[in-house]
Amino acid sequence: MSRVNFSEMAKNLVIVESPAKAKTIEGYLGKDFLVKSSYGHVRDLSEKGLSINIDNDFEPVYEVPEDKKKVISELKKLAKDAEVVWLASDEDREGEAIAWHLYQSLGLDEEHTRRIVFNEITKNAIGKAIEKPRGIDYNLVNAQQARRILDRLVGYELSPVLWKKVKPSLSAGRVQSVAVRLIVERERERNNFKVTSFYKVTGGFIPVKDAQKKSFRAELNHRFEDAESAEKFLKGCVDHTFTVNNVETKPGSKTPSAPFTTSTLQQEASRKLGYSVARTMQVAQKLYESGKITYMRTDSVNLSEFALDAAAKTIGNMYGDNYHQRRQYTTKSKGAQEAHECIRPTDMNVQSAGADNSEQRLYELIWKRTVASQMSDARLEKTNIYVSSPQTPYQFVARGEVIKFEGFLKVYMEGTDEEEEEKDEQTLPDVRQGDGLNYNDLSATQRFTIPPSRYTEASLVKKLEELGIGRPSTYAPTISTIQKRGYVVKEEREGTPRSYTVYTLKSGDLKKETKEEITGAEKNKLFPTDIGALVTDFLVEHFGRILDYNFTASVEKEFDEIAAGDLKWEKMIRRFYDPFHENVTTTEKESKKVTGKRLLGTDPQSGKNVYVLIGRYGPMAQIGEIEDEEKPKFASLRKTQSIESITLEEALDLFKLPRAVGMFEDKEISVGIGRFGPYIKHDNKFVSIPRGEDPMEVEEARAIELIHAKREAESNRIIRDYPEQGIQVLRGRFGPYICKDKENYRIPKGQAAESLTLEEILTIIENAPEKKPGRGSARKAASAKPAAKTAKAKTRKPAAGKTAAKKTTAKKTTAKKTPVSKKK
DNA sequence: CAGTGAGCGAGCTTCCGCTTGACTT
Repeated sequence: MSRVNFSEMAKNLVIVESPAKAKTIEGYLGKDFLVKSSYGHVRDLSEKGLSINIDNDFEPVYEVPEDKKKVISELKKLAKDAEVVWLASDEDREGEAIAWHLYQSLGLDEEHTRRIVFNEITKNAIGKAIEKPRGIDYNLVNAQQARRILDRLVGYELSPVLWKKVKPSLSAGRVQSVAVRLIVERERERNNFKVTSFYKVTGGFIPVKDAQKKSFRAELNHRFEDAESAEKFLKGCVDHTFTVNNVETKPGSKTPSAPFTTSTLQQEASRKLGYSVARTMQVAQKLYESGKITYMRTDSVNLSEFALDAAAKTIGNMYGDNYHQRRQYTTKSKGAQEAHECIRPTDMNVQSAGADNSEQRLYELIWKRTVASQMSDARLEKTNIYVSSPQTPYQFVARGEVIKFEGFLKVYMEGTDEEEEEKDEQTLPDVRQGDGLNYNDLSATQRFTIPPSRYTEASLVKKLEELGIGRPSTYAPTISTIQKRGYVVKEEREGTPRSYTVYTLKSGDLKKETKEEITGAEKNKLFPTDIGALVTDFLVEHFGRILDYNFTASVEKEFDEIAAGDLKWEKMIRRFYDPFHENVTTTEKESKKVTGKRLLGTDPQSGKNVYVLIGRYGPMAQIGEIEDEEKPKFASLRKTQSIESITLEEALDLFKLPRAVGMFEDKEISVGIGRFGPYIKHDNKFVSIPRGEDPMEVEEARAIELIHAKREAESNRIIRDYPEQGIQVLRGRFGPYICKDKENYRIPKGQAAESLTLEEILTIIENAPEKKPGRGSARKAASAKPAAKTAKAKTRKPAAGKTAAKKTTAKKTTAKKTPVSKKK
């Protein structure tokens, strides 16, 4: 790639990864430059099959995916007309590979191609980059190919093992399987955690000299293991003489957190705004597209010179120069590739931006975090008062904190994941060593040890980042994948009441109280499913290396060696693949199908064994043996139960449903639990039992009540009824619609459902767009007859809008149907 | 809103990382 004479240049094509970036850069470069986007990767391994030629040094089979064909053909056209094509994708491994794939699939040549990089989008930086073009770094490209091929080998060889040994359609991969493992192991840690209780003693003290002064609270520096010793201690305190033993004052300071990366933004938005990681990314994308913030998928905490200067100005203007402190942060997370800046406002002066409330809230968070990161430390004064009495070896300690200078705290304070212990923000009285104190009250409260918390989406991302697993662009999709596969569920759980004891000593009286609190309530936490646990155990047993938390880190090291030119990628992959593949083969041959079957005990009624296991339709309980002459009885587990922790009693309870509860209109009423929760069955019709009602408690009268309510709702649902034609106009979740022979039809906009005539209805049905086949059948057709695919694409074109809409509908329906039995 | 094993048959499922739309039933 030779230098080019600028004055002779007719036209330049610059290709970056993102269209929003392209727009900005075009503004900086002037009219001789056309800036376009590749929309990320333009070529990938073919989705069908492994697409890696194992015997030919792992030669990859690349293709341009369907949705990128248009991008490529357009870029190709523009490249043809351009004198020079500037490949300006990101400076990291993936970016280099994008440049190379572009070079290949656009059919570029060295003479007319330049590779440039810049990690700051300013006129200056881009100008400099253009002056210093380089060639494609093939070592870096090879490191990416190794990464890509390894992931494909792992994913596409491991997943089929799961299809055979556990369940079809499951998946495994370097990232997702470890994410699931983290959640499974955390749940087990919690299950094995022994909650113990202890007594925490606190006292309210009043200085003797100055009884007007408010009391302050101090905590004893000793916790009692049992009620007896706590009680004994308090009793003893009745005639203690308390004095101030020591007053300690020391200065302290707090430092602001680094500006946002993808991972920290996801965590803070989750803690402070309650956004899921997917929502955070969607909202951030909007802010990025409208030019309000820098790129939102980054692992860098770096701020550009421009941003540092802008922050200095803003802080000076708003709070005064003494609030400003220039800080340059360095990234410490494993595997960071530093292709971008941190996530920050593009204009520091803009305090509020965004098209709607959720954008505004996220923007404000980003603004505050960025500005605070360039502000001075907060200065504090920490005071401890130690209270003692000659009658006890223990001391009470009161802690107070006074802010002497707010610094960055004026703007922003990072949230925490820990359940907040109520922090008493008290101002301590001015006391001296030796001052006498009276106690107002002393109390010993029973507290409990807390097991490690379950992961939220955001705290899982944090953990993955710490382990160097996954990238900013994949955190959100990974979390969605492991939920889609049914390995993990995000759920709320109701807490359970727990009683605790409080002893209080006041005016010489010792009182014992039993109080109640709710414990174990969870919101938006990740729980492993039985399948998740089963698959994890299976993979850990047979493929421990890949499930190891350090696997990614160790292969990353080798990718770095490849990037440095010290290791051949084919050699690295060969070294990994041969033993791995051998392992796959023997596992397929030797291991048995896994069901997680567990013997719980015996059924007292029949004396038969009670098992739990994973069946075709998920976790279930079984009484008796398959081989028995009398077939075993089966019952599905409830959503909140797991084969790992269910007890014999709970399992036996499952067989109490469905139960007969009485008669109504000469037909039997029964109560059961189905796919959609508890129901009442009567005359082959089903009525849901409202949330919170126990199906074991529903009796005949209540059941009849619910049946009436359902009938009432039913009759309101029907707007029109033409039984002869089998046509009904119904009120549904999404508004009125027409139903004929179990097929639903939309009512066109502008027609009122109430006033439709039968004729009008029949026209609507006739003109309804033909239903597109679902995803599964479409693929089948395409693979059987390759011609069918192109034909379909052709017919779709004229009516692009409508047919496209219909297609998604069909897709969704199939997706929902998948878990249901095919027999139906 | 059932069923729940295992066997037969064919074809299907699946990875990670880069990017944005095109869908709102």
